[in-house]
Amino acid sequence: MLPDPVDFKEQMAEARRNQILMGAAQVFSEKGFHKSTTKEIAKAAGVAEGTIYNYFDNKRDLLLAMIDLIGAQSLKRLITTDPPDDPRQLLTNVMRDRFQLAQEWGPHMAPIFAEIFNDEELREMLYQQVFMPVIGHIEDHIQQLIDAGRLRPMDPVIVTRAMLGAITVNLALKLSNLDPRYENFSIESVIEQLVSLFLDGLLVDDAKG
Amino acid sequence: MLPDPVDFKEQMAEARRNQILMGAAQVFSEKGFHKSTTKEIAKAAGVAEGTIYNYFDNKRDLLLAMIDLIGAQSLKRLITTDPPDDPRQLLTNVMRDRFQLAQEWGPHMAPIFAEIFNDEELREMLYQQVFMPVIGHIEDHIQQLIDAGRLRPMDPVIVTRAMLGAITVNLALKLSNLDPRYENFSIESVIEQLVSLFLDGLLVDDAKG
Amino acid sequence: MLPDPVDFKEQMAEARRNQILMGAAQVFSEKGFHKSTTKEIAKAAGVAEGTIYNYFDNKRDLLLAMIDLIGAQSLKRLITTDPPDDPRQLLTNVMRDRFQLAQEWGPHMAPIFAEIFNDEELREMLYQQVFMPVIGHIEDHIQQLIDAGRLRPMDPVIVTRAMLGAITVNLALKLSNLDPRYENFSIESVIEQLVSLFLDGLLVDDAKG
Amino acid sequence: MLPDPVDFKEQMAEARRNQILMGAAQVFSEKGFHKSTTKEIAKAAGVAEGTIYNYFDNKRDLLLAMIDLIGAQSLKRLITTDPPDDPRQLLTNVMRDRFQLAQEWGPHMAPIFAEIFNDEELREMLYQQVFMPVIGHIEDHIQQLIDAGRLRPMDPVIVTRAMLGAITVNLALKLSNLDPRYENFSIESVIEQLVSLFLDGLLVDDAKG
DNA sequence: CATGAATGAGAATTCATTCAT
DNA sequence: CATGAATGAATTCTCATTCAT
Repeated sequence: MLPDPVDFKEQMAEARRNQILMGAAQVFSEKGFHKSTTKEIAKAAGVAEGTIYNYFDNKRDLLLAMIDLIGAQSLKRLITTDPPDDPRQLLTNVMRDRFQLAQEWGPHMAPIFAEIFNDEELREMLYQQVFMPVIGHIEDHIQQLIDAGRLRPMDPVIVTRAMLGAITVNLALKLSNLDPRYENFSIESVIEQLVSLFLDGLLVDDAKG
Repeated sequence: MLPDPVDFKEQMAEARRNQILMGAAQVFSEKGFHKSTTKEIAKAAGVAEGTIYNYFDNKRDLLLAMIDLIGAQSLKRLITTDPPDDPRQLLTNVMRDRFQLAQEWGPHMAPIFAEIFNDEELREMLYQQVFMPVIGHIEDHIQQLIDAGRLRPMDPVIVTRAMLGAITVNLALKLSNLDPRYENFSIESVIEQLVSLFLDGLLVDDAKG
Repeated sequence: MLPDPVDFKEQMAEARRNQILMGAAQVFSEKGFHKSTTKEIAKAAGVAEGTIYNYFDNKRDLLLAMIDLIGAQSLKRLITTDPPDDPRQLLTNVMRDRFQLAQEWGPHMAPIFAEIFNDEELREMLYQQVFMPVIGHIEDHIQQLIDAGRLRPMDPVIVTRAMLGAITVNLALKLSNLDPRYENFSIESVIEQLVSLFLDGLLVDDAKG
Repeated sequence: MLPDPVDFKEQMAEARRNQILMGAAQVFSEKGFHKSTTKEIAKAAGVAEGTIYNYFDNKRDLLLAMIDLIGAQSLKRLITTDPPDDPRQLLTNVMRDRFQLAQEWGPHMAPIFAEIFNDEELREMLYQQVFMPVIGHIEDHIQQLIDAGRLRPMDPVIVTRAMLGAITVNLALKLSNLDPRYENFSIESVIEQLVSLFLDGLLVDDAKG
């Protein structure tokens, strides 16, 4: 059977689109969005400058497309994760996963993060397409554990955002060179501390209840 | 006695510098760093474009100076806060303070935050001059409470960063319109939940120990 | 007898050429020459962009070809018009015809007119291939009427150009919305006035001779 | 007395604006609007490219400003012309004046004429700011002569547009090389013929009335 | 020091044209 | 011949920075 020429074309187009997107991701993560020129992106992607515009409306569109891509990636990964029964295990898994995701995608996320402060639409997109899908799952798991009486009745929305923030900041400091003290911590020990912090709290036991 | 002409001059210069900085802060917070033009900044500050360059090397320098300014401000505020003995009170105070600081300075911080993803020097400056002074205090307080046996022995570095992240993300969502569910939470209730989360942990009491 | 394959091919080519030309004419008249893209022309003509270049050297060539086409059309129309004996009838006919031609072809001529100010070759082509054939006939008729003693001995070249200009400007104003006073004039009344103007002149009768 | 620095600045600005406008006029008339680049205009005006944009919003704005300029010029000229009593003298004067104006300004008008086919706003501007002021005067004179019984009662609107068209086409052909027969006519003879045509009409005298 | 006009490097985007399939 | 993706030269416009007054 002959290959379907339409399918072939579509696949070529998809491939070319990704090729450009990868070039953009690379240049963006190296120099940030504003300092990246379309000329550089084209070069990094191995296409002519004009070709970019056969697949994307404008430079900003590349950023939006990157969000879609990252959203799809992080969602795909999360769906396969099945929730363990033990809260400690759940949190540990989640944090490990976030750390890994961040290590892989962090460089690509940085230029996006930078722009969310300037671009409302981007901000909403990122929240809806990347954050919510990822965090929604965890929200659900936590709610289930609360319903099962294994966790205290707290608002999962606030709790998950707190966890996200806690992980992100610690992670950023661990992966950057901003604070030399982080060199003493292994990723695993940071995770362990965070899990303990969120599950057991700071208070000594006999101060509770 | 006649006023010292040197001092006078210096004070004038200082005033002019601040005048420009305020103009820049205003325009930056309205339009972000990249979309702000020096012409707009000059207009907002009530000076000519060229005058900016008598006090600052370049546009980016304005951002660096803003960090100094904000660092000084938030430090000044923190120093006057004396640490309560009760951990719950301490955390509540800290969070209330952070929330207030964020509401006041958030708009001025946004354009800076945006740039830290692209600018290593800025990143370090922000961390050293704004984050560290502010967070260092809390670190100390927590360490003291741990030493006093009132808090469990955890690493204050990780804990404070976790708290900072938790507050920041919840705050950002509370102050933005990204997640409609935050409309149901008052700021006080968010603070209360976060304090409880960090002190008591998520686990039900009989699961601990 | 089998159809001649060469003729068939030629006819196909001719048809395709016209198809493209019609697409170009449509897009040009809607958006003008410079704002029309070859992509749009291709779409309007129902062919691929590349196909245009199998029949025309470049975009400008489409404009030249349109002149040929319009020249042929307006010539074809004129030839069938036989000259009446009465000067008043002749002029009325000519003007009616010009008005009709303009209404029909005006939109297609506009983008060409625009370019004649920039493009010498186009200018000459238009004059030779469209104006001269059309106006030459009228020149001849007027010369005949002069020779017959029915019109005063004037230079038909100047007279016909004067008439052409007079008609064109009045027509353009009648068909556009530039001058609201033209709404009061019917096309027929404009023609009538122009005919009277050119035949009888402005002077009152007893001032003549 | 010291020169007023405000006035001085304003005059400098005015001069610079004109300098740029002259550069634009020159380049536009040589290459047409679309083929003229801002780089060339800047060079012709003896300024940097960016300087153009300190005085004009965009390239098209240069064209609009040229219309203002030409409008002012041709109006200034017309106002000083006082209407002679004799119709023949009036028309002759008007035509001579138009011919001269065209010879002087024609090259600068060509790129504008070209654009009126693409640009509605330009079209209206040209009609209101250049045509109407100039032609309105002639309209008035003709109306006065009609009221005085020296010209036949015809609509001055149609008549003046007819005259304008007649002059323009003949002039364009006289000044260009499109029709070699125009080399035989002197400008004066063309004017004479046109005046006679419009005043006396084409008909032989005994065919009138 | 203040001014703001002048500068010109630089950047995003468009589009006529080519050419491999 | 038809196609349309790829090309990259060309263009308008912006804006941080300089410097003569």
